Formats: sequence, structure tokens, C-alpha cells
Amino acid sequence: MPEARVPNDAELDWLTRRAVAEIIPHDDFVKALKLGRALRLKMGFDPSAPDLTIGHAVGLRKLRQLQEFGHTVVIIVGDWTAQIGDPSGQSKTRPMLTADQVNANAETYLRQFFKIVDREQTEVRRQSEWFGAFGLADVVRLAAGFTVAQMLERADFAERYQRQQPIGVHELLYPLLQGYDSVAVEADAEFGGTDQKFNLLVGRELQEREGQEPQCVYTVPLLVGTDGEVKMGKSVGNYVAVDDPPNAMYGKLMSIPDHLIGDYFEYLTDVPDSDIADVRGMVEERTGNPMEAKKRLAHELVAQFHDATAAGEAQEFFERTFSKRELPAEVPERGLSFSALTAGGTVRIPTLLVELGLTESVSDGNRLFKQRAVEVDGEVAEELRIPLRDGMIIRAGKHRFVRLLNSDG
RNA sequence: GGCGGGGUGGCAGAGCGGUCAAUUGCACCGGGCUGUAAACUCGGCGCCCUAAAGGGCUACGCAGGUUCGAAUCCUGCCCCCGCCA
Repeated sequence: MPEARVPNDAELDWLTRRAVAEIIPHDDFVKALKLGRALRLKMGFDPSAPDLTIGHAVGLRKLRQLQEFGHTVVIIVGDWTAQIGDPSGQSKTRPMLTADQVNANAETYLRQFFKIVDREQTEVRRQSEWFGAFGLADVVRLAAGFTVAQMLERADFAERYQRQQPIGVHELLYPLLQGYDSVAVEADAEFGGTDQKFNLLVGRELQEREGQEPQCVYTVPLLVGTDGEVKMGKSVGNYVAVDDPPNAMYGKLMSIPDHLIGDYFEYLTDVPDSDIADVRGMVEERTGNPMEAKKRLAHELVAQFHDATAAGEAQEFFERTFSKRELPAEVPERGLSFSALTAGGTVRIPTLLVELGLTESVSDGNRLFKQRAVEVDGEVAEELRIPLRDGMIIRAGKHRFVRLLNSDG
């Protein structure tokens, strides 16, 4: 039996309180951590939305922290449940995926997953390992232990039922399959967002029925997206991806509403509780500039998902480009054939913008020009046609710019 | 199986023979302002030609039809949703 280090009181507090929504039953989990045995920490995912957001990172960071004590992460590739599509919080049915899509997505997912979770202490399992051999009899037996009323307890099912929105029969199977995963891998605890609570509890029940020690349910808070309105999600477009390049990540974080700063710090960083309390107080009392807190947050997170150097550069980029509205230290360069572009020695700006990839269409470029949003070498472009010069800097809007080089000869 | 509702731009959702490239909201882009790519405010938001005025092309599920003219009317087809069984 692999061993695990027993956390001291401060560590225990950190593991079971910070960025935690609920642990069921709390005491059992604490006891388990004190056993000195490596626990099997299960988490599943549907390989349907390959982009991991920093919202996912909340739970993954927790897994990582527990790995530091020697516990094992068991990640389940939901290659069967993905065929159903988890309706949790979706409020509508999802389209089914092909096997190829599932495989490709799983690969993408895991690559990002291991940016946070330690690969060495992780067991990757696929549902097909056990569901591949499942027969109709097994399915019936699995379903027999639950009633429709129980299923309808689940918030999103209940809501859809009430609003007379469709609920596919196969969707009812989703929690059961996910729950059975816990039996198959003999999980000691399962992790997920608060919207997963029902599914995680089903796992407990199934394990108990199979004579296993039921898993603890460990839920983490859902991160509100950059719009400050709803849960961070890819479909809403209010997300920061763990794969976002430094500048984009930094900028997106700077755009979150002030009231989210505290939560982001709490859920995504190791910044001490006392500092977070200070930040929250400062934002609420309006005693300081929230922008400073946000810069710290953005820096922390870019450093975490990239590295400290990248974080520093992203910060500098942000300050120059947006705060001071200057050009960044490094302007991307783009080579074009001047002779092919010009007619009579000049080019139309909209055409040039398209060629440079700064706008998507000529019409778009025209609009920018009319709105006086195009700058040539730091001056607002007044003439529609301009002569080209090697090394000239073209800027469209606040944050799109390029240094133009002549690729002739 | 029966009855009814509906498919419009990234989404939601108007329009129901010409004034519709299509109201409005969200999202997005730009200007201003600022503590930030926040908030607020003003403007823009199919593609292409054009210095401009303007013009052309594609688009309102798909395919036909009526008409000088159709997102709007007719026919067929496809798809979605609800109710009753």
C-alpha cells in the first residue's frame, strides 16, 4: 500500500477549506488524510470541450496539492459519457461525438491537464475499459437501483422538467455511468465543481451497493467568468484558457470586474488568506486602486500557467500598450512584397490591413480608417492611399500593430 | 397516430410584398473618458469596387413558383419544438 504524508493542522486546513465548496462527509475525508495511505482521487472529464479554462484549474490545483502529499490522481476519460453529453448546468442536450473526436479531444485535454497535475502520480483510465464489456443486463441492473424521482432531484433535470424542456432518457444514464466509474476504479474521493454534486453522490451510493467504502465527495466553487455574470465556460466566451498565451491571459484577467478579484485570488493562487482579506476590503471600501490588485492577480496567474519571466513581460506589454498607449517593446514583423502591393507608388490602407492580417476584410479596414483608428508610424492616417516604407509601423485600433518589411529582392 | 407552433445575421429575437443588408438586446470592433481590455458615453458591426457620391454581389432552412419586385405570398421537401394518445 503506497504511503502518503500526513498533513499537519495548518496544511489540513488549507487542503480542506481554501478554494473548497463542500466535502461530504467532511470528517471522513480528514480521517482518510490522516491514515498515511495514498488515496485514490478520482476526477472525470468528458472529452468534448478540449479547452481547459482556469475555472477547471480550481479543482486541478486541489488535486495537485494533494499529490504533494503522495496521493494518487485517477483521471477518467469519459469516452462513454461523452456520447451522452453531461447535461449538468447545460440545460440542453448535447450532440454526440464520434470515436475519433473523442480520442483527439482526450489527448488535447490531458496535455493541458498535466500542466497543473503531476503526470507521474496520475493514473489515466478510460470508461471503455469497463463499459466496453457492459451488456444490456448490466445497464438494467445499474438503473434499477434508482427512481425517476431521485433523478429529478438533480437541479438541472428538475428545472428542465418544470420548464417543459426535453430530457433525453439516455441523459438519465449519465449520473449512473459516472457513478459506476467510482466503483470501477475504487475511488476514495471524487472531485468536481459544485454542479457535479449530484453525480458525485451517485458514485457514493453505487460503491456502497457494491460493498465498497463509499468515496468522499469533494466539490470546489465554480469560477465566475470574466464577464462577472455567469460560470466561466467556453460556450459563453467569458473564459481564460490555461493555454492562453501570456499577453492574452494577462489582458483577460485585467478585464474582470472588480468584485471578482477576491475570488480569483482565493481559488487560483496561494496568496495568503490575510492578503486576500485585505484585497476584498480595499475593493469594497474603495480605499485603494483595484487595478493594482488585478495586476498582481494577473501576474500571479501568468507566472503560474507560464512562468515568472512571461508574467513580467506580459505586464510590461499591458502597461505600455494599454495604460500608456505606446507601442510594445517588440512589434511583430511582417514581410510583404512592396512591388506587388503598390500601384502608382501607394497602397490603399484597407487593402494593406488585410494583407497584414490586421483586419479580416477590406470593409472592416475601411471602417477602421473612417473611424480614425489607423496609425502609420504613430500618426493617424489621413490619406486613404499611402506610400510604403521599409520598417514602417502600422497600427489598427489599440492593440493590433505590425512592422512592415519589404520582402522584394 | 392526432393537433398545434416554429426555422431570420455569433446568440436571442423583430419584420410578414417594395422605403430590408434587414428594428432591438447581448456579444464583438472603434473613438472619447478613466483606475484597466472595468464602468460610462458616442459610433460601427455581410462581402467587394470607390477619393467621394454611389455601385455591385451574396444572405432571411432547402428547392421551385407567382410578381415589375419576395425574408415577406404559393407549392413541395428537410429539420426543430409543444400538447394529446
